[in-house]
Amino acid sequence: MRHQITLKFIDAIARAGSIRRAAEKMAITPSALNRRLLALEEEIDAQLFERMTTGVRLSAAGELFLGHARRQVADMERIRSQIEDMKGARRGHVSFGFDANLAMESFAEAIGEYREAHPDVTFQIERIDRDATQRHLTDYRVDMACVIQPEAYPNLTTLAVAPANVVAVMEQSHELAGQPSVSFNDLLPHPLILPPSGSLRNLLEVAAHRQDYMLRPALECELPFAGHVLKSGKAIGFSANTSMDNESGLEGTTVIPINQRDLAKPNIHLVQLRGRTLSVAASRFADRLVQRFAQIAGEV
Amino acid sequence: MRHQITLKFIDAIARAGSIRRAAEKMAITPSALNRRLLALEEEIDAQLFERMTTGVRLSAAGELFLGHARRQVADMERIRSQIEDMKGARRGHVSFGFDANLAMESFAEAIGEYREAHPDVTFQIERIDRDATQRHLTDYRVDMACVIQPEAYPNLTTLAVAPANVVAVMEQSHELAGQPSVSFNDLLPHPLILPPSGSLRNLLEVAAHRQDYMLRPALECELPFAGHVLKSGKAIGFSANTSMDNESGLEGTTVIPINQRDLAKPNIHLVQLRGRTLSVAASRFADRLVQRFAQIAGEV
DNA sequence: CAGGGTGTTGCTGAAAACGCACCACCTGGA
DNA sequence: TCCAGGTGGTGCGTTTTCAGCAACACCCTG
Repeated sequence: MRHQITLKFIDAIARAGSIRRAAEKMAITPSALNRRLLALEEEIDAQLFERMTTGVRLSAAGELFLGHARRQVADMERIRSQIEDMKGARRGHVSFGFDANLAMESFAEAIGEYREAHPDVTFQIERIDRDATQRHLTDYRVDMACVIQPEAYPNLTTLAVAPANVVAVMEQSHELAGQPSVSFNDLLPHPLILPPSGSLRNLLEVAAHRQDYMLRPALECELPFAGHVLKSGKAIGFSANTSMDNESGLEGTTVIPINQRDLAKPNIHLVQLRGRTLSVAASRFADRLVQRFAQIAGEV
Repeated sequence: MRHQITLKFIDAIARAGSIRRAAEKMAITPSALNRRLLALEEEIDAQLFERMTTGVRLSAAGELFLGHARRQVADMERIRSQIEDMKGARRGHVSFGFDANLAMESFAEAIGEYREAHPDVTFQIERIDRDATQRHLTDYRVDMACVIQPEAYPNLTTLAVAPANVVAVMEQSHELAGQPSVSFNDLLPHPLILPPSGSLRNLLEVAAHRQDYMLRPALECELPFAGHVLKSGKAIGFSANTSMDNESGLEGTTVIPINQRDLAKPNIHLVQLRGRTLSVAASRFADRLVQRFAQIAGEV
């Protein structure tokens, strides 16, 4: 949208923390961007950013204005979507946050299904950790997010909940591979790839603690980034899957369910910003996901 | 605000119902305004106004966009106000809708009091009839409104309620003038100035019906517009006052309370758009009014 | 004491917006 | 029937705004 380009520029500056970096991202000259900012600040009669030698930082007034800017951009996006929808063209865009420790096979299937019905709807998926969830939602960076046991924030709301299983992920030639299921105890002697602090990590820590075992991760990172280590060594990673997922998403690896009595079953939440009215495409896709969540919950 | 001038232009076109009239109001050439509109329509890829030979009319897409535009302008206003407030400068603007059949002496006093404390806050008062209340609030034309017994709309919310009295207004030389109070029956033989359909009218109609009397207005209009008739003839008008008001607001006229048992006491409501966050100035002024309402209600 | 990072500013040319005059069209009334 | 007054739309010359370039002053880091 041309008529609110300034708002997007401000948003970019705030995200980049520097006029020059924001200018590069927005394909514009730093001087031009700077002048827009100065003009806006004069118009509002308040400094939106503190100037520091290393870049800029939002001032209190800037925080307020940035909130306004993001609301307006999101609202415009929604209006556009509604108008497109009214014209019969089922176009639109859905941006989604997805827990990095959650297998997305079933989710990808849902997207595929939806895109088959509405080919002109585009998707954007960001793999996020639990802490980023709240930030990205309140920043209007993603429309909604799928996370494991999110913390309860007052400005977020849960649309649907489904139970998940924690599974062990390992190389196909691993000595444990091929077993129908393993106990959590069996896994402990192997080198472990643990997710950073978050819901899944908590679950594993609690289970280990119950066995009086101190977890010593060989590698600490989200599973998708651990591909090399997983495949080269004898390491074991962990992932949360819905009952419909059977794969880890990593080539050459296999997935084995962990005995349920050892590990509590986490819940997966579909969350969005409370009170936000989503675009037509996003809200319809959300409806589908809610159905799917209910279906998963029903199977258990 | 320069950066959302286009939105204000669109709003002006919608209100004026014609590009030329809107252009005049906005101090711009019709051609320039027309071009802005065309450019915006192309950007959105939808026609916002239907072109008719007598002017323009909002299309469905235009309704959507206009809502967005008004929200955005109002939100910007609020942000500005908050920033001003943060800087310690107690500036701001309050736009108020006020029932045309309601005496505003006490209200004007409240404004004066507030402006004494915050001289840089400006006020704008629109006298509105009951039907316009909902429209003006949802259009973001006024921040809040003071009306007699408003209809309950789902998107409006009442901040405070206070009881009022219905009084008779007449020329100072009128034969009834000087009496401490009159009964509704005593008024009926005189030529009556009745407000258009609305809460006050309803009240009078009901009272008349109870006496098996059919009201025949000599003049039907809001009291402030009936000045000439009121002063020249023997006519009697009606107004609703809070217990703190003693005047009609019209020079050379006097106010006489009507016996309470004849006429139900109407309530005055302070209403605003549900869910809307007002500017700092407006919300502080609203707080004061709520106090004042409570005070009035307490006295009775 | 360089070197690379930051925000800022004169200057210039291009692009966008504007105002004017004019067109085509419809409506209402003499 | 025709004309006056209203509407939205458009070509064109002018004005204003804006972007890009280059350079400056500043600060931190190595």
